[in-house]
Amino acid sequence: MEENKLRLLIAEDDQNLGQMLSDYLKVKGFETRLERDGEAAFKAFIEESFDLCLLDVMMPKKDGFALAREIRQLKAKMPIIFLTAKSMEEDVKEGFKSGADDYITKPFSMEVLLMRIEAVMRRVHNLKAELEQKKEFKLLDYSFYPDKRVIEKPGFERKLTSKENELLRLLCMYQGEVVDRNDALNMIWGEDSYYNSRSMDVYITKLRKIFAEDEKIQIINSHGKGFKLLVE
Amino acid sequence: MEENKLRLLIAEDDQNLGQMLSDYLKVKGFETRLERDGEAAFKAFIEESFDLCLLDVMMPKKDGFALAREIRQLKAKMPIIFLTAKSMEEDVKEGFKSGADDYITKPFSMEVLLMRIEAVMRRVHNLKAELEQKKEFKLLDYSFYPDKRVIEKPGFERKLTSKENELLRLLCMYQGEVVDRNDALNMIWGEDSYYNSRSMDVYITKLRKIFAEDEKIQIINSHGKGFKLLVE
DNA sequence: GTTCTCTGTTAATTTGTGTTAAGCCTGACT
DNA sequence: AGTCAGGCTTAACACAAATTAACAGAGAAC
Repeated sequence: MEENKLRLLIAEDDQNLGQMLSDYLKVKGFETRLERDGEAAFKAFIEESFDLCLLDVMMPKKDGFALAREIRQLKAKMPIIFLTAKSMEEDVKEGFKSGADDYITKPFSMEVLLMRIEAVMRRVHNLKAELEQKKEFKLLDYSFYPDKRVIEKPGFERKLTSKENELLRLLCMYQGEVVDRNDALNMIWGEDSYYNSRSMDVYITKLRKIFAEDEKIQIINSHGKGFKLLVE
Repeated sequence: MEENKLRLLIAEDDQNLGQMLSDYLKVKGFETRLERDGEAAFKAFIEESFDLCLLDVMMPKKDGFALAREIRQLKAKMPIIFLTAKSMEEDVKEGFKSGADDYITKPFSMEVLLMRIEAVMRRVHNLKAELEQKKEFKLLDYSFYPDKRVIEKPGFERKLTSKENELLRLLCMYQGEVVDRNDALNMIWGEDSYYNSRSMDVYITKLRKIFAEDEKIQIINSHGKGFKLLVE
């Protein structure tokens, strides 16, 4: 947990390949956890926290696609790369539907894999950076300008207090996915305590009131996890 | 806090390297605070005030880039140097996008690091010095001449009192970012007390009146933090 | 179901700002 | 010295933002 390394979850049922992958990636400076089937991998995912998943498509108990969907349910933007033995078109399509960031067909060279991993991590970084710099978020007919701390739509304008502003910005950045309560607290309030948490709830209520007219814009609670901004 | 020493925030998860860095830099006359992961470092950043940050790129919980972005959100010009294990081109690019002032690839010698730190601090000083010497600030059609203590635009001229002048100069120097209340008080009033603070509020009101016609020029309060001059 | 924890909401409280006007210096002028 | 004006501070009051309290419900866990 406190190493210098990115943590990879590897789900691969071929013992040889799996071990090889794991060893190679360890040498290359990653921390790895290797599981031999979909269920074990999912369990591992819940237990630990990972930065990227390498999932074999064909696995016992739970195939890579199903696993990916379950993982994405928990963490919508978790970077995932599929390893697929068949180089079939259909697999690839299905893979991207389950939310692959990339896929790689066996056999592959370790160097290629490494490059893909790095590319995915880079892409994730860039996405985040872009969102944070965004000057305007559009939510249906609303336009939200985080820098100006204003949200408006035709015939309506509302200035936001700084907490309202930061919270809405965060929700917009991760529109459609759950923003973790603790993450939000740490980012906006600087720490995560009981009282902060209640304070945040109060601000959620305030934001909800802003969008009260529009049934299509909702801030949904995910019990025990956080909140998600849902549009449409 | 009371020394004339520069305060460094070091975020490095490798305990050995981190301690070594911290010790070395202390000997060299810096005040340091060492944190082992991105979240802890961010918390430290909120708690204390630093002159420069040394951030490892690969860290648990929050990587250096993400941390840098969050730090820059709070203090847009905070000097940041990345420590990166991989000497990858892409990382460097990404780093500069997150707003690196410099980066340094491991392994590095302490002497090199020291030189980089000094270079960055010099650069920052120069920037600041330049801003402080600036003879004219342009705010849309207004021209503000701090030395003459005058602000004017076609068909309008207003002399400024020295407090008005210094406060506006400060806001202009950090246009678009929040100028910390305490910093402003210390710089202009020489100390930071309750009454000074109220006095400053009075001057903020005066400045706002000057720009009252122009909706595009605003002095925005950031609750509990300070004020920011926003143009456009 | 019962219990416990987590959330939604409103209201009360505390803390921070905005603004006006009155007071107090200080230096300029007589 | 007297007084005047400008610049700054202090007081006072109104209002806003953020936190905390209080209570009602929801959801999960047992």
